[in-house]
Amino acid sequence: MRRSKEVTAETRKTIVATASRLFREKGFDGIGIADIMATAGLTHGGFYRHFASKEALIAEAMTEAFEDHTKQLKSEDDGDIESVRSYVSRYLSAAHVTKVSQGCPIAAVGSECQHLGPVATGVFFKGIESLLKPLTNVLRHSSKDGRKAALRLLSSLVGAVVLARASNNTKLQAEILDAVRDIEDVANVLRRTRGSRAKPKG
Amino acid sequence: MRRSKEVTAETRKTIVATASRLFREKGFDGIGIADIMATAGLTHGGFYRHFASKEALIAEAMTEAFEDHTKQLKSEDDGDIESVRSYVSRYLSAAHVTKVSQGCPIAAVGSECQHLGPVATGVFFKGIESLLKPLTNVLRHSSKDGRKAALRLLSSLVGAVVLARASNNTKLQAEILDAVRDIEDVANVLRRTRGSRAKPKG
DNA sequence: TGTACATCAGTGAACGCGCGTTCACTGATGTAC
DNA sequence: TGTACATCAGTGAACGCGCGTTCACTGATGTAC
Repeated sequence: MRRSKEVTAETRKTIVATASRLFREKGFDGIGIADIMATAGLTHGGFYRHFASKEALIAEAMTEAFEDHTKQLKSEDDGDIESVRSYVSRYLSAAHVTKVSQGCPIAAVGSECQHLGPVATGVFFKGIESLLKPLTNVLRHSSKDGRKAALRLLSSLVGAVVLARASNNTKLQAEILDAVRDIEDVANVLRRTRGSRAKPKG
Repeated sequence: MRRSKEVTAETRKTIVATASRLFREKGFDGIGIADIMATAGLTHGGFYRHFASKEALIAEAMTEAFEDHTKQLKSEDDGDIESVRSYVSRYLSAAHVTKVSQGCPIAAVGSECQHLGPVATGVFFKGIESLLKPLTNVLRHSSKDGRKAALRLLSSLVGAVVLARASNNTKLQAEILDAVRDIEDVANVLRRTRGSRAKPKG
């Protein structure tokens, strides 16, 4: 039967949050509407009261995934290198490699998003920029080109986790994470302690 | 009707080669047996004379993809840094970002291979090690830990291309490739010219 | 404020298509003698 | 070497299941008066 506006809005949020996790964990083709709705405690028939299509849900779910993920970077006070340090440290953790459903959306479904339509693709572009922005803000203190440093850092992080997950071997996973912590841009960030400012480069 | 052993073997190779390209381009769930067979100039019914299942084809196709890709690294004389330099240069090219079907299998389907069975997953582990081996061989001349340097390099490369493809924006793609060429490990390789030896690190 | 009616969130059955897989069939290949 | 028969690569139809999507229905919510 009909639900109040508040309940309806809550239901919608639940669907998006559930999809956000399941899409990352199983891939866009690896999970169906019925399963997502069931996990959210609903039946599949009601899905189209909330979303126009599966692709529309993908776009919203990935938007939320990026928001949640970027939040990890902004929650601490802005421009503080400590927020980046703890972000990088968590990104390169064994837990992040294991818990795909709560991790970085790029590492989780990055290679699948090429097969999506233009709306969902745009979400990834915006999501990447939203990650780069706070990274750039912080790294501009320690690098002459903060944006470039942010791009370098993000590439190393994404590559490490994609490789670690693809390798599917605990020993190699640990080796990869370990090695990437030594990349100059990464190490530069990880070396900083709370409240410290990076020295200008060069 | 029945075909000669030679023709049969040739057909099988064609199927694997076609699948190797199409899986990278469209993803494992984005292309079907019938489409692969049709692209190979066959009808789908004959597929199971060659392979036990789609997953079996995935395993073989990815094995071939890794072999082809690794070949780029070994073709020049072994242990020569120039082979690594040209490999890295091509890896970080706009062409590689565009031509997914002929590119690195990790960057192409890396985030999808988590959803495969153990056989296909093993192919990725072996494939990664097969890439690391020649990289390590070369980098051990310029780094105190060649394997670690190889892991760092590969992570940066994979991350750059995954990010560039996910961004789906020509300008950002170029920015990413540009930035990653500046990562110390990458730049170290790219700086070398033909026949030169890297100086030991530290 | 109360009443009558329209709206619509959620249910569960059903539709239709695509895809992995199977099968009967064909006729050339391969083999046993 | 030649002949008879078994094998099997490839074809095209068909099966069956899953999944995205639609729909009739229910009954509480929201709204018009």
